Amino acid sequence: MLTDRFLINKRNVSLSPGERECLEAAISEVRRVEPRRILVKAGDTLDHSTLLVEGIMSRHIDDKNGLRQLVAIHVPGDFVDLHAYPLKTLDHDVATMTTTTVGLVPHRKLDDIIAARPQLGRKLWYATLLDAAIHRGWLFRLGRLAAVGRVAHFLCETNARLAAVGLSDGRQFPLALTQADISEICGLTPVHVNRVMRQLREERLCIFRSSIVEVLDPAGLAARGQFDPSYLYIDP
Amino acid sequence: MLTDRFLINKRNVSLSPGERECLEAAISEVRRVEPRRILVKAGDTLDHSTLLVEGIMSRHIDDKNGLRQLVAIHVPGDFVDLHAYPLKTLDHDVATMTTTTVGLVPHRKLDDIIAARPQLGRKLWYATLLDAAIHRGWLFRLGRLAAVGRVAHFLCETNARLAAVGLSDGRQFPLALTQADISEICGLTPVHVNRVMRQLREERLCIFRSSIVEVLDPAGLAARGQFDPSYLYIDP
DNA sequence: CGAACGTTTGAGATGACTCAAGCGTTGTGG
DNA sequence: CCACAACGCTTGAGTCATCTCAAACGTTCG
Repeated sequence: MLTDRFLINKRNVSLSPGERECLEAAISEVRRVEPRRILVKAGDTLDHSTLLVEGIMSRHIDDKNGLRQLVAIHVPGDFVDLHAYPLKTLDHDVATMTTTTVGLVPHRKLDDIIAARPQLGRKLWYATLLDAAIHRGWLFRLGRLAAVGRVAHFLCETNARLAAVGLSDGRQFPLALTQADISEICGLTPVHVNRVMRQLREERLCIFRSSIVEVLDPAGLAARGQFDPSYLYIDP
Repeated sequence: MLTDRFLINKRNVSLSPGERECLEAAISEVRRVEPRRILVKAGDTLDHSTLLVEGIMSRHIDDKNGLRQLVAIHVPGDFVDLHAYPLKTLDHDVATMTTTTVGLVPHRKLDDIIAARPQLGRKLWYATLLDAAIHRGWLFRLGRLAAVGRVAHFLCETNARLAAVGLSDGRQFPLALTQADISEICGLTPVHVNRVMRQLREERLCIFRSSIVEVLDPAGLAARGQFDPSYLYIDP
């Protein structure tokens, strides 16, 4: 099912089969999207939200020179812009990074869900708060860590998130991002990300090559990035 | 009333007098708190949330050396840790920066509100999403701006937020923070914040002295910090 | 008056940036 | 099938922003 990965392995919540069924039924359309497409521009008024089924998506804010700061990346199972449901309009763009499959959920159907199943409504609220918790993880990364730490922290986070939805074995996972993408995530220049990657390689912590991340030393990488996964609220 | 400033002047929402009354009644206790007290430690399980009535509060994450990254500051009217209601446990600490007055709202009473008034429940959800939007503003600040821009951006944001709750006239406002506090917000060293403040002063943009921020050139300061207030969702 | 705290300034070190060029791989059209 | 264009990765050299360490100064409070 398209919603199989939504809120899977998350602490304090699980969807009942009926709830998952109900959410599945709320998907009005499934769409295949090319890489590097902007799906939502900041300020757009939305009448639907996007469930990511396959691929990687991002959310970003442009600076005055058109350079981007990514504020989130999304993995399968994430309800990418569920916050658009209460907010109506977004403060950032939403884009695909790879080829993706998305499910569109009209806000009208979310109204019905919330009215009929307040418990499920609570879980949707919870999902948007997990998103905010990840924002805080990113704030820590940008505010307190130097370049190598930032990249290490990001790779640990992504490993943990993908593992939670069954897309990493904890040691190795596909990640179709460029070094330039990582620079927009970590607030660095692409050139410097390259040097950081070399350093992680030379320290035998992690190798990122041809869209594969290979974590040689999980504990060492986590230490390098001061990574503590509790903010991800993944089930123990 | 204690809740007078909650969700005031926010886009797309306003509380009816009945709803405000209802929220007011949910406050089980009002407490005066000293400056620099930690109210919640990361990992604590909470059975209540905190409405900030007066003063400034913060939320932060510690690094391995005990240095802090602030992930939020809060002004009167903010429901500081409302996200603890669905999340149950937090990924960061919550503390006072100045002497504050807070109202405590037991989660049990929020259960009642949500059952009895789903509309008000929706607005509480909305409030937590405004919080996440501010996180994104901070991510942009830390990821894309250099030191002077970061501080300018922060001062613009704080001016706008305080103005929205009637605590700034847009030109001047009290802000009882130290330069060290601002360094923990902007991901800089205290020494460098000092130099940045001097620069903002010398450029005739803004003066921060004895806990008063005086914005000499609002447009110039906003330009310096690439500040676009739309992420604050303040009513036009 | 002295202690505590926050602010200010200086000098030197360093991490990250900029600019520039070269390299490797992939895909495409002649 | 080869040439080459496009793209992403890599490396070098020099610059600049920010950090570190250190000390002095001002204010507040006991």
